[in-house]
Amino acid sequence: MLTFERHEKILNLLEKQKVAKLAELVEETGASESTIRRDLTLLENDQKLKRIHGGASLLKRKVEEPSMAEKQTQFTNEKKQMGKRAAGLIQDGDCVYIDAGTSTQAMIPYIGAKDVVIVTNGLNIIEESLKQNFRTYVVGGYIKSGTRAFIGKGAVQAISEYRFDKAFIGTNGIDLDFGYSTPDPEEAQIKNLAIKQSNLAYVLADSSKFGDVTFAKFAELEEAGLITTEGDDDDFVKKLKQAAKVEVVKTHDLHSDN
Amino acid sequence: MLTFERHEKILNLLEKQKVAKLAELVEETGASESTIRRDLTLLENDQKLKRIHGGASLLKRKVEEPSMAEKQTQFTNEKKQMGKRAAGLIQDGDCVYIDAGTSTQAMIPYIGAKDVVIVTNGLNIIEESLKQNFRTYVVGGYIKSGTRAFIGKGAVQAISEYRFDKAFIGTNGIDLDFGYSTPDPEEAQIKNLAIKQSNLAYVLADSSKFGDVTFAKFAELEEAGLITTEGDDDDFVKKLKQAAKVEVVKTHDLHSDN
DNA sequence: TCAACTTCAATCAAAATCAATCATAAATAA
DNA sequence: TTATTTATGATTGATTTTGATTGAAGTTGA
Repeated sequence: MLTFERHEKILNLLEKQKVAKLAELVEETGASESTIRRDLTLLENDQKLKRIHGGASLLKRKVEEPSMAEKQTQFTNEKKQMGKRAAGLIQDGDCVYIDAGTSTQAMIPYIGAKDVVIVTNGLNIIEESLKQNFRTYVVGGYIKSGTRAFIGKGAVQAISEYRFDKAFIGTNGIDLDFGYSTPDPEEAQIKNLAIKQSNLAYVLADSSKFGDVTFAKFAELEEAGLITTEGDDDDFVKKLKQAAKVEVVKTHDLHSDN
Repeated sequence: MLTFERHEKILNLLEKQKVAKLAELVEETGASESTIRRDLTLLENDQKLKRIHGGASLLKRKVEEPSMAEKQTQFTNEKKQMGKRAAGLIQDGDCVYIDAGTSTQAMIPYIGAKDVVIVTNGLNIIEESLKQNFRTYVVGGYIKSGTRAFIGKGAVQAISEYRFDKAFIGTNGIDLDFGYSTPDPEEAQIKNLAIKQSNLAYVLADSSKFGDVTFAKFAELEEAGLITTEGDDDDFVKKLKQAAKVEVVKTHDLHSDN
């Protein structure tokens, strides 16, 4: 059997039953234990599965990343509220990093501070920032077509040469145990680095992200302040505040007009 | 059996079963192993399939009509002609640098080569390149609000770490003595560096730039090929060709329909 | 903790597959 | 016709994949 076919088979089996023991895979494919082990190592490197002692497990890949076009529609009220709150944290002369994404994009029109320098890895952020005539720096790198974010070596290197007063980061998942996570490991690397390079860091997460775990963790809960809305899941927010040293910045005091 | 027939047969089999072992193909076609190997190499070069150890596999085809992007551009006829001519110089697998600007933007819809990697410092180029699903890298840096080009230290550093097969550069002035020039010294620096880092370099200049001298020179005439139109200033083009070792790529042989 | 057991990574030799070469046969040109 | 190019199949040695073996590392249960 061809290597390629065997890999397909392994992934299919995992698709069905979430975890598979090594013996099962040997049985299923007819290949030897050594071969399966090698396959698992390869597939793990390709982010196709996760190895566990005794076999392999499916990556908890949060379905598909919603495409930019879908997200772009228009900002929800929640996003606008978060945006206002986040923008209010920026002071005159601040140098801020703004992560790619719609949540972070929503904050830009509300930035009132003067002489703000904006650094970003998001194509959408650039547009918005230029509209507002901010001094705008962009990290380089490879453009991911889905989220239109700059990722890769170029981006990493660029960010590592900056220091920010504040960083505003988007997220796909926020979980009491697993912290902040996003589906793409390369994006996670960028987010993580931006937080490290920043004096203060804030994650913007609307209530739909509560309790979600996606593939790649980029920060522990206590590494960044959380800007969110109370929403229906106020209970989760309470737990968050108990569980960690998270500074939860709520938006209940803001009006939803704009 | 004819070579062509054999190739058809191979592709048909792959169409049906996604992967095929070498032995299967030998069986199916009656040709020798060597011949099939050669076929596979050829077909892979033609992007018709993907070779894998032990045989070949289908590659998922992504055919998108470039005509759409073509239609809704509002470029002048001259720019379109130059764009076609420039795009035709790009070959499969090339890594090309495309300068910020509308002249260079106009060439992107006409790029027909496969597996092209595009590196750019232009916001407008990014958009166009993503539409065409090219692998797109962007140099970082400060965004100049006027031309929407990335300039400054970040951009310089990023470019200096790349090597290009071909570079396509826009210009504001082209003069027999002063060479190619542009008003912004920082943009000039970028253009100059991109040319130096590239195996082949082409400047795109429509006839309105003939004889113009602007503030910052970025290259001598002979440092890059010139892609232009004959236009009204054909006389100038003749002088250009006499005066320097400029390779003038004209577009008079192209039709202006599309 | 210990010992019994399982799973693991590293290594090696055999098998399969590969690219490169060469000589022959067919097709094409002179 | 003869020369030249092209396609083919066989052969060779190199590379890749594979399965067995080994000792190390991890797991379990008392």
